[in-house]
Amino acid sequence: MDRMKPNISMAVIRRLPKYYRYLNELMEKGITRISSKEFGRILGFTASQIRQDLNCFGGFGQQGYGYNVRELRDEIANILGINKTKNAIIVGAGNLGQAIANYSGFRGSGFVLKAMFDINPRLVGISIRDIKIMDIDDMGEFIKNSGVNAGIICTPKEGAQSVADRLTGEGIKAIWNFAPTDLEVPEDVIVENVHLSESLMVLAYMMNERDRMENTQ
Amino acid sequence: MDRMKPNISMAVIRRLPKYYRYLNELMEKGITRISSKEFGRILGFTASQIRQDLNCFGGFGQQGYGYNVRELRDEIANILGINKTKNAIIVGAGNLGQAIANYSGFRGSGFVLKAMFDINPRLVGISIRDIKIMDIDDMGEFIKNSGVNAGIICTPKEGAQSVADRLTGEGIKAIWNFAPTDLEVPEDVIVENVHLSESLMVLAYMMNERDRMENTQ
DNA sequence: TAGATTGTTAATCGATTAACAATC
DNA sequence: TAGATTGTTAATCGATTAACAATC
Repeated sequence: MDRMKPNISMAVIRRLPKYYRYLNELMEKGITRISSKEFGRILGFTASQIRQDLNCFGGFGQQGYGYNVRELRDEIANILGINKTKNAIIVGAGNLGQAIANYSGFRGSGFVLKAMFDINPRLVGISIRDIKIMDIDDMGEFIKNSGVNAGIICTPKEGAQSVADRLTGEGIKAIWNFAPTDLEVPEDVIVENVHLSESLMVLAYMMNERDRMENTQ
Repeated sequence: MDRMKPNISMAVIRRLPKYYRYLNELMEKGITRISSKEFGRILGFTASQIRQDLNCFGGFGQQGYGYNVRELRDEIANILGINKTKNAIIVGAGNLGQAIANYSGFRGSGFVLKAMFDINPRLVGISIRDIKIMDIDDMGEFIKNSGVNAGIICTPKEGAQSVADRLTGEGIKAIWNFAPTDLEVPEDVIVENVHLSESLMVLAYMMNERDRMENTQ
């Protein structure tokens, strides 16, 4: 009987990859131990926040010593599930889909790209990095036979919801969504959005805001 | 003498693009007015939050009526600075850089892509959508002559900091960063990060977490 | 006018920071 | 042992939600 963790907030979870990245950098520099104080200085967080965050998952440190860099790195990798292989497919093999297919960060997160799908007959048959682009009508069968765990939606917004429906209809329970729309999915399906246009608008806001400040003062 | 706005939190600012997107959808459907209650239902927010957010910038509604969709859309566009043209360049013309060059969302946020730069001589000279890829050593002069407002970093992480240094050295004050690293820039420079690997790790965590839940119960 | 809905203040909730006993 | 630093509780801060008078 597992001790039930109280729900961990998304704020904490979204900091974990950053911890992981900096721990890897420390390892590359040959640093083997780190205190929350020093780690906080590097990350721009308070030591308190780091200790609070880590203690959501367990006591990984040692009083008077700090944290062992490699151990903590491995613990976080484990929490994130980075070491578990997850098979993914890309739907939408246009510019963005192809760029994502070339994206080298997959294996670092435990994802393996298995196939790409598109409706455009001109794209079907082409290969990107040994990954064949297939017709979207063959997607259902492929998912059944190949143990796919996640779908990556790189279609325009118009097609995104119907792709999501097809993916979830085939039993896919995790979606990485690049289409600029909010998908409606069954409640047991996880959607992680990358909304580029929203990111760009926030940049526009901040540029605009700085100009306003300068003109006011 | 402008009444000074109290600092508006990033939480509010990051919701504005979503408001904007849904207001556009309402317009496309021919809906001309909306109450905070109904708008909240559509967005999945509370009516209270929407009214609080909007009142950071001004009273755009009318008691007993709600909000005029077009007016509110235009107000938010103005707050975001979407209607002001901003010239951008991409640095790093590999797969991701080329995909971003093909990205159709620029104009929707007021950005115009002016040029791309790379160190790879094989890429220099090629055009992507009428945008020529130039040698990075010509970047400084281009920035001086062409009124560039923002740099988009699409290099591997190793080159990102030195690119950021060159951009800020040339007077660029806004960076859209796709490299998986945290850039160090002067304090008057704005950086908006798109950390794909962090997004993917969060997806991995959530998939992992759901599996853990299922196996526990 | 009566009903609807805002703008805004107050209450609640959650996340961050500070403090400190425990302990390596 | 003495110094350092954790894990954890308490205090603070900020963001969200509720409530309601103002008013269209």
